[in-house]
Amino acid sequence: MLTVSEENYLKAIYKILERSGETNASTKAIASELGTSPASVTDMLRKLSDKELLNYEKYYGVSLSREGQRLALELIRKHRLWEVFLCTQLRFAWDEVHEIAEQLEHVQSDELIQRLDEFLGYPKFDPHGDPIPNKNGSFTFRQQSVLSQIRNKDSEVLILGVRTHQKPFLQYLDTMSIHPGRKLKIRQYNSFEKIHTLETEQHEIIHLGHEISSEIWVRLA
Amino acid sequence: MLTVSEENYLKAIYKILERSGETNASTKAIASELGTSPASVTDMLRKLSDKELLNYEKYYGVSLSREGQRLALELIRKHRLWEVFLCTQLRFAWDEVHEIAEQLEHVQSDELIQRLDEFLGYPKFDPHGDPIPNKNGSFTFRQQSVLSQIRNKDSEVLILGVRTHQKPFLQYLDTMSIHPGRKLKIRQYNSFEKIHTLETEQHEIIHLGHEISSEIWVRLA
DNA sequence: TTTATTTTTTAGCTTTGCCTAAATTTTACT
DNA sequence: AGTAAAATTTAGGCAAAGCTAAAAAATAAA
Repeated sequence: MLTVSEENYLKAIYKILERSGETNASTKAIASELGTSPASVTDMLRKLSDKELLNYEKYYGVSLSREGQRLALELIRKHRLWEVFLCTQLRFAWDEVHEIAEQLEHVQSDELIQRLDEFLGYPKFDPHGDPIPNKNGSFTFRQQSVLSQIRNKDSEVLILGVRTHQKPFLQYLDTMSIHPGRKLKIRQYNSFEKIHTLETEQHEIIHLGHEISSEIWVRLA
Repeated sequence: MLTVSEENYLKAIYKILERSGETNASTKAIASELGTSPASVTDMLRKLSDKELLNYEKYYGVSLSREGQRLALELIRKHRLWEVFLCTQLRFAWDEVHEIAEQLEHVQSDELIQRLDEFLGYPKFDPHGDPIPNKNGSFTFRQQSVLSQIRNKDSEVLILGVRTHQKPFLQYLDTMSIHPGRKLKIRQYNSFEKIHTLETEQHEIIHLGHEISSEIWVRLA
């Protein structure tokens, strides 16, 4: 049985490796991800290495062992299932669920997660469009592009998710009712200013700068 | 913000005071309730006393302060609402929910509990028949008697809840489909053996010894 | 290839929440 | 009342998980 802290380290390492694509996560990156000191990280790496949850060689960072990876994926599964529950059942907005799911994911009960998954209808994606691993740790892949790269005038795109999960960003999208499931029509692209002009299904016109539009996952509808 | 451990102490003290009816809870009783040593309890009592959550006088036990009582009731509210969720939504049996609710009750989010309460339809009682405090800490009182004291032949009783929450006891009741909401007709009472003979709505005959029947809350139907 | 910078580790300390053993206080009994 | 028993507190320690400061190793720069 792992402590909450140990679980958070595994998740942090998984995230760093996933987003960087590298084989090893550095002490510094882990410290920054968790908001702790590098010295604390070294301590924990030794501990998790002793438990054979990760492969650690002094001064050269860590990778997850098979079991470590399994546990990390299980945590991500739990986190995302709880997010679905909070949004679809308790009607939370997608920018409000992360902190709560962060706590709920540490509740220990396989049966609970199994039943929650069933209750929710075995969802494949969470409210931010991220895939939910199934109980074996495998998840659905889908073709997706970032909105900023689609410039075909008059083409329609379906919003699948977002790459950034920060509250202010999500709240901003919310004010324009941009969230997974929405359709947008591309009206214009200003290549000098890098601004998209889009139209919603309700015929509202939206202008999105490159900073924003490059954080939105879509597929051609 | 309290730690999980601090919260468990407040809850334990509340429970002891409630069931004993005394004004103060002893160090020994708290230790036994939480499965820790009396020395550990003394440490924590000083700490919670410093935070003004309880009134502590050395060697004479503790009582909860107004704020301590409020927090204890909030925890009981959270615990019982989660139990309702687990039973009614995720279809857990009533003997399986305690351990999970024990973890869920420590998730920190007022909004979450408010919405869960609403989602569940503001239930007044949990799956064991215990009252759920509302958000102000007040709960519904209802007239109830223990089954063992009702001997009027041919009278009907409605099961309201149980006084004991131990798993084996609940599982035993389950095998006879005795749980809140069920109606029973009293067929006979053997005053020598102290055994009730009862009939269910499905015309099954059940024999209950005094040990069991005195742990079941009912009201005349 | 030295030297400087960055990263990582080690050493030593703090807090939380628990423990055992010993000392103290209260309570119960004769 | 005086003593034995029970309950409580104090003292001293331990493991988890964090910290800072100093030492060591790896990387980058001159």
